[in-house]
Amino acid sequence: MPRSEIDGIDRKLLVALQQDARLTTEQLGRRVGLSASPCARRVRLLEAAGVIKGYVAVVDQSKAGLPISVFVSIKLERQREEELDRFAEAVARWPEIVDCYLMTGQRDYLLRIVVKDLPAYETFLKQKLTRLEGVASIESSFALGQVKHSTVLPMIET
Amino acid sequence: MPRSEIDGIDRKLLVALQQDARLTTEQLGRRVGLSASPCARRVRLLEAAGVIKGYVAVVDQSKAGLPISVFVSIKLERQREEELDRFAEAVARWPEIVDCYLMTGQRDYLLRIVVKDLPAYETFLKQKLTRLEGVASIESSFALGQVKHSTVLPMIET
DNA sequence: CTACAAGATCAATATTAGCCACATTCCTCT
DNA sequence: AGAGGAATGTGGCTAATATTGATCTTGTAG
Repeated sequence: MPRSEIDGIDRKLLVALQQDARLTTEQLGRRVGLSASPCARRVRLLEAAGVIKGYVAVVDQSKAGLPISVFVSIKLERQREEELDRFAEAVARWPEIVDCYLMTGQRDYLLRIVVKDLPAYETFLKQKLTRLEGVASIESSFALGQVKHSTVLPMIET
Repeated sequence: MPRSEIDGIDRKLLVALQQDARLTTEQLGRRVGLSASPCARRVRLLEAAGVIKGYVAVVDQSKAGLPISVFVSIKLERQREEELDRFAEAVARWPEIVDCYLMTGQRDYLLRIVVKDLPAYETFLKQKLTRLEGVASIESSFALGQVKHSTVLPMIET
């Protein structure tokens, strides 16, 4: 039967491509111990299966003039369907919100906001976040620096 | 003199490449209103300046078998040089730590850990994090789901 | 032993990047 | 207004690479 789960070679492929998506199929093959053509086939299968969602450029936050990351945890007044949907819609719409997680515990959401400076954050807060209905509380924590920002998921072999 | 700062076209380029790095220079040019050759030149300049740090594949966390994100905030006993260095070294070494920020406020670091399930997180905690010297306290918050995970920085035109 | 899945190898084709040269446009400074 | 410089537009050429398809080999499970 045709293989369908992710094996060790696939994991190596994913690690390599998460580090550098510009490798040629030949270089890729060498890294994972395959020749170019089966290697290309596996990559295409991973793309088709949606394991690889796409290929993107990684931009330096500071050099792009956006050095500030702010973490914001948010509590909603109610967790009704309508509330959650409206919140999710706003999150998707606002580009300053780079990451958003639904959390366990006292706080409902954890966001990471990227801005060029603190005044920009203040504007974002005042004009967008605080105007959202259904938000009970907002708590901001500022990042002084990025110690690590990995593009590679921990694909441990088992 | 040769241009050196990022202008509106560069911003458009960066946005496009952060969405899809596989666009040909021609398609890219069409998006930003340039023909292929100056477009390619600008991209090369952005790469050389380090604004574009690289190109990577984006992998679906769940489909790759790593559905769990845990946020961990950490407080060190002291913030001496030596302590910070050791911590940074460990963070860089452990692939489960995907993101790490140095924070203001009561907590020193905020980490995002990616694992395949809760037992794996427990193992990570017991065998790695809690064994690090100089760590005063660890506080874990679990993510129930990813609402947004953007690869595009908010390049607002000004 | 057979069947099948996956890999290796090879060939043919087409797309694309990377260069380079040259003309043109746009902007700024004097 | 005029000069100079920076950046773009166009075209042409070459080399690298992806893509596809065919054929053969290998390892393995039934």
